[in-house]
Amino acid sequence: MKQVASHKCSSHDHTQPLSELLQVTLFQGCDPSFLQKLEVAGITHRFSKNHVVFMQDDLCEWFYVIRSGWIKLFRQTLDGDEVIIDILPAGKVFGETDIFDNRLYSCSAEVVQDAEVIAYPISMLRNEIATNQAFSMKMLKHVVQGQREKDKEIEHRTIQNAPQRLGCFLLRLIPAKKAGPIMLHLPYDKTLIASRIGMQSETFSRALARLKEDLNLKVRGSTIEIESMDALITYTCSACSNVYPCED
Amino acid sequence: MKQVASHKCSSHDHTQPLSELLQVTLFQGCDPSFLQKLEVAGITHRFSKNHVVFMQDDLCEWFYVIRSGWIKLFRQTLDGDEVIIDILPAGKVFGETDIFDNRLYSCSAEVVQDAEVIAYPISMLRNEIATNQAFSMKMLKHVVQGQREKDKEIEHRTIQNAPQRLGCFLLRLIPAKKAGPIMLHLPYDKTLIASRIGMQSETFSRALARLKEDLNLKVRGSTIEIESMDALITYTCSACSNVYPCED
DNA sequence: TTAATACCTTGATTAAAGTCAACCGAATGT
DNA sequence: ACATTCGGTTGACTTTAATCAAGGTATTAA
Repeated sequence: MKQVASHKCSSHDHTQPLSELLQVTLFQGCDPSFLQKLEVAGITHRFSKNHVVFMQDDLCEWFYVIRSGWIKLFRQTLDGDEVIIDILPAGKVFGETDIFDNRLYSCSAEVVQDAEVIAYPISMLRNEIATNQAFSMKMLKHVVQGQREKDKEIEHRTIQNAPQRLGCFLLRLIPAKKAGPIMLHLPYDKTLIASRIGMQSETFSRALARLKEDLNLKVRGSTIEIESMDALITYTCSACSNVYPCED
Repeated sequence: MKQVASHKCSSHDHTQPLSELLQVTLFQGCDPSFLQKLEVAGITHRFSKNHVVFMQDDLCEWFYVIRSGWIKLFRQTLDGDEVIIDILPAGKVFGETDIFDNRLYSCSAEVVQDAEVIAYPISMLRNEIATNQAFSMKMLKHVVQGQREKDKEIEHRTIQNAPQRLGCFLLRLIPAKKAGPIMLHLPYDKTLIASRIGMQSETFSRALARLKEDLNLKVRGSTIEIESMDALITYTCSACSNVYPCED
């Protein structure tokens, strides 16, 4: 059994967020007056780690854009375990797809790395979808895109083994293909990465050790140096139906 | 390595399909003139097992409604294995979400049980989405629904073991909760069911044997008798975040 | 009818990941 | 400074499912 702790949250202010909305693909090229309205209504929150933004089955009144930090979306099983739906970085939206059904959030959202998020009224999103043809289309595309990601996720979990899934995770931390050695920093706890990619933390530990061995990875705490990206790509992506870089 | 065989297909005629469209949730309550137009343009195909309806990366010109039979959606990995995206029964649509990007199908579709499918021009769907606010909303809801299914799928694969996944599959073959013993028929090959629920066929076989043992299931070929649905529900759904019946 | 094939099952073995337990080190609190 | 907690690692062991191999059964083809 695990309890969901509602943690300290800090100042929520009305300082205008310099159109963080434009960081989000969904809102790029939108009707300026719509964005304007959203921005005015947007409320910035600073939440520290472990804060619960909303709970599954709460009434969905806001959707959120992540300005910084990381947000975990998850569901709880009957016996109190949790299943991770996704862990989202800055620039992603969440809570935006719960506009149907009973307008209840379909999962819970929790801060896993101190975050700044902007809350916008979901009613405005719903309204824009219902009245603006072009935006409705954008939203549809956005959701379809999300579907594809889920398909990919299912594939990864069925055909990749633990070290490959970890390698794949690392690759997705790197924005573009680079030549030569790369330094990167794990964005949140290893334990959490483990469950994000569907394995126990012990297995994660051993998978990382395996990559160290096989690919000459250097690890110091949460800092990782990748000697050859090509080697890593070959190692992880060979059995997959997607070609690197698999997120477009 | 596995080859995708393009098999015999039979007569495609223009006999009107008695609005099979209304069998599909997406089209229920739609503008009658839109449905009318679709129906006129719809082409019924009868395909036998193994026929490939379309291939991943083909230009997406049609979407399909399944009148009878079963259709497998899958992607191929670089080394020729296949990953199953979904296996769809009568009453489901497929190919309807590939209206974006390069308008290419994101996966291949193959008949796994002799099927009758109706093909409709995707352009008409795209057009309706682009011009009919209400339908666009329906489509969005449809896709969001699909997302939720994927989330469920990921959850099942991570928290359920082989016998539980099989039990869950069986439960989903039964439309509603019934009291007393139930007879059901596996809709397609066991080997295929195995890969649909993410396991090898040997594991499937043993999982079924396990259910026979633990739940007093009776199996004769592809006919299965479930003694107690409640027992099966308890067996499979206890670790899950969804409550039975999990598809709404 | 017999042969061939596809599909399924079973047993033996191996590989992979989960579990349990001990321990380490860094950060935190008293 | 100390104890405590948390996150992470490692080792030993167990469980689960994959793999390999042999048969079995039923359908189809010759």
